[in-house]
Amino acid sequence: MNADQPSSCPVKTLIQSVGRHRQRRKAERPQELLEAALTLFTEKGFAGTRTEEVAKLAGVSKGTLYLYYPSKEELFKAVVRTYLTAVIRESHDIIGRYEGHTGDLIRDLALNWWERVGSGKPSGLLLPILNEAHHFPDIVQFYVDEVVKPSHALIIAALDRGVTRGEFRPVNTESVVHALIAPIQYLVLYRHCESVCAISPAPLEPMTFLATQMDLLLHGLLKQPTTP
Amino acid sequence: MNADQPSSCPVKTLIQSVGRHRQRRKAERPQELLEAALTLFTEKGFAGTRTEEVAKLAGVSKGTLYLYYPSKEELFKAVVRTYLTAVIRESHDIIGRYEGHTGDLIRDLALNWWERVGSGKPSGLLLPILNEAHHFPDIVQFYVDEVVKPSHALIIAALDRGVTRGEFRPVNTESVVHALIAPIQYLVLYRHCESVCAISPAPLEPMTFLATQMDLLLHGLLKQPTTP
Amino acid sequence: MNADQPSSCPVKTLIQSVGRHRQRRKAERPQELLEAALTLFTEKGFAGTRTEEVAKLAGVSKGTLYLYYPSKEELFKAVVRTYLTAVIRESHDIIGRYEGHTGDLIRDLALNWWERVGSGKPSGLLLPILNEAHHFPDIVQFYVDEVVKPSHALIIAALDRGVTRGEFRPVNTESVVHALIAPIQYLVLYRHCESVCAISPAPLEPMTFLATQMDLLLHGLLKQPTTP
Amino acid sequence: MNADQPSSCPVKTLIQSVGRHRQRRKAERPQELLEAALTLFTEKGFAGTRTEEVAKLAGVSKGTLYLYYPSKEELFKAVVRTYLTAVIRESHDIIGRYEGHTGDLIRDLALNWWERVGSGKPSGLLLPILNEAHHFPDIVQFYVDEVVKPSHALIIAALDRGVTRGEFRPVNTESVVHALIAPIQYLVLYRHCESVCAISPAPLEPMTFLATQMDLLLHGLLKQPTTP
DNA sequence: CATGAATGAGAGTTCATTCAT
DNA sequence: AATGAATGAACTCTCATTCAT
Repeated sequence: MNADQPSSCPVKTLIQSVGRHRQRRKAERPQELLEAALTLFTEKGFAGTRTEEVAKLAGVSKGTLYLYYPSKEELFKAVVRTYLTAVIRESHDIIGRYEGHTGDLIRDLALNWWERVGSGKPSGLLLPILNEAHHFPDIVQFYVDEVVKPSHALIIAALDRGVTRGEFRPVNTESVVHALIAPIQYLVLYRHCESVCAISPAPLEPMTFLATQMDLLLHGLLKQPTTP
Repeated sequence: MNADQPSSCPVKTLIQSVGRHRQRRKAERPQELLEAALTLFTEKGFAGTRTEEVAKLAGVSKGTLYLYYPSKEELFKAVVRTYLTAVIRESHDIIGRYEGHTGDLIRDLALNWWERVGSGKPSGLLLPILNEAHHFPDIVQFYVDEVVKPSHALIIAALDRGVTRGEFRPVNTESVVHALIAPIQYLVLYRHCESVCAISPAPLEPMTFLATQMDLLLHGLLKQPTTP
Repeated sequence: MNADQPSSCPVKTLIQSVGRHRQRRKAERPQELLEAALTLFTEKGFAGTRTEEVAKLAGVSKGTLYLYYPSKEELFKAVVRTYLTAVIRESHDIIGRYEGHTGDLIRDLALNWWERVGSGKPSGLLLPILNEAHHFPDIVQFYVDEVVKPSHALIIAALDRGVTRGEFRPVNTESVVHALIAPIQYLVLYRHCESVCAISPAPLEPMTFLATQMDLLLHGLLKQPTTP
Repeated sequence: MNADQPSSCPVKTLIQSVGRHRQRRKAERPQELLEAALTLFTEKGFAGTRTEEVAKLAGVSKGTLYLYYPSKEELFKAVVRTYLTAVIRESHDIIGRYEGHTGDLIRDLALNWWERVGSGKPSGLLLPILNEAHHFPDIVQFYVDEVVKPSHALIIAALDRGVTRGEFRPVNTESVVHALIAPIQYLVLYRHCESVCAISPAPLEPMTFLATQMDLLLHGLLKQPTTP
């Protein structure tokens, strides 16, 4: 109702305010729309998000959204592809030459992943993907192919390194993978829920939790558990 | 509420049994509706479930559903309350006097919980609850109060027992609680997703996974790790 | 905001007025809807007709229409099928045993067809079918199979009778068929347009036109043109 | 209007021709738009044609269309007016001095009209005009005044010539006019529909049909039908 | 003049909810 | 109590039209 920018010339202000909507910014629009969509999809799920809301949050009209994405479903897919692909890229960057103990490698991987990926918005897509999976078989496939499988492969590689170097007991890596993913997924969902309502009295501190988790799990993996 | 005393006259009994049957059905309506709703909500989520479907699955008409539950939201709440209460009751039953090592106690608790609770339908409510959290703040509160907190308390008690008895290293039990819950939650979601699409090439076997998980975690908790 | 019905008992009036809509008449609905749709489709074409208009004309709400027909397109198809099938049935009934001259038979067929079929509403579907044909390839197919082909067959049979009995010159019946249909189609379109706006100064009188037309055409077909 | 004089200086000519070309294009824009619109309106009807398509087919942008025509409806009107005027002009050109038998005159008129007018695109406007009549009362009026009435007058004149010269029986010319128009209209619609779907197994050959038709009708008009 | 990104009223369709039977 | 026909608000998507560039 009230324009809160101190302006000297009212007429000019009016013109500018008219000009504020109806800006031509073709290059930026897709990104802005994807960001708005990411925010709302993670907050409200797929079905719970109205296309008009997305448009509004991106600062455009309903119709503009459809100029860039032909349907709500395609918008969702674009969000998933865009942000989860970025996640994968980041994860791959993290792996590299690592000199030290594999236990430290895995803990660092986990903590790094949380800081740079898990704590961000895109990880919030997990919930809608799982919950509305039946609507989007191809999205699920994409998620499996692009997120789940690479993550598994990455972790298995790290575990194998530990076993090969004699640092870990020989374990069923297939199962241990899930063991390592579980706390991360737990954290993702936990955080997402926390944003809606403070769930636990003593709020879970992600990094501490993750460190503790990894220590516990890795302690169980060690060939020669450290004796004081 | 119940009137199932055997009658003396056969004919009258038949008539009554027909009448009773209708009465019985009437009395069972809410349960049948809740069961149908549970099935559909866990399969398709809240938004993805149509009230007509619920009614149909329960073998009644659309209007009848509204005779028992004033709205879809209330139906959902009733489902959550009913089945989570059952879950809690079951969970409490599992806990008992235990003579042996706390490590075994916890593993048994987890496996038992999975067999009697986690693998059942009601645990599938987790996803819709989290996903629609913003629509149902009171449901979330209920979930926290009735499921999360008691579970935490139970696990903490078990952990304390282990520390007190000198079986476990003194650890930050608050954090370890989450560590133990994580794989369980992971399993719940995994199973729910599996029904939509087989995610991993070698499908995860719940009991084995849980046992492995617990072993890993408990191994890390032990004061004197078992040496073969 | 203001209730403008002069009523003695406000409450009773309200109840009655509420009761007036919301009548349950499942059996009659489809017919009422089809009739409303027929009227509007012939008047405004397919694209020009709004589903809500159809519903309103049928005295029901928008949603009710979708209880009986899953989409606007299916409604249109149902209209075409229903009313054109009736047309065909009627046409077939007209043909029968005929004792007299084939020229008279054909004129009688045409006049009868006009009176009982052509002058009615359903013939007005021709325009939307032709005009929006590309939207409805199957409707066109249906129209061809169920209306065009049988009509052709019928007329050809009559012509053959005339040739066989030596009343007509041997002619290319394939082409004469179109000759006989042309004035009928002309009349259908003409009438449809007339209903919108009075097209010609001296309005065309259908029956006279048809009789004249048939006389002209049949005169050309006669083996021995009647000499006065 | 035309400025195609050869210039003396080659370079200057090139520059001018580029400039002229742009000017030419500018001057031709309305025509190009009308042509594109004609094509699409006849193919897809009024409602089925999108303004953007028209612009694209004319090789300009959406906005440019609105520079020349203030709305889709006005564009349609312009198309109808432009091309029907052309039709009328062509039709008038066809009429001339004719020495022979009026029967031949009329057949020649019809065949000529088909070849030079009827078989062209503009005749395809008939269907959309009739179908959208309620949207465009003034267009219908225009159509009646500029196409229907002159055509009638022309044909009546020809018929009167035949009657006056004693070649035709004295007939109700008013009605015969429609008789002669009917097969032509039939052909126009038939052709338009044929482009969507081949309606009859043995496709109608326009010129043959028209000749046969005219022969039939004229045969019926002759005072002394030709006897072999 | 020309462009094409942006707009938003409007149309088709769904579905939770109501209520006459 | 039970039914299911009827309702209409809400939502997705389209496209004629506008206007900043």
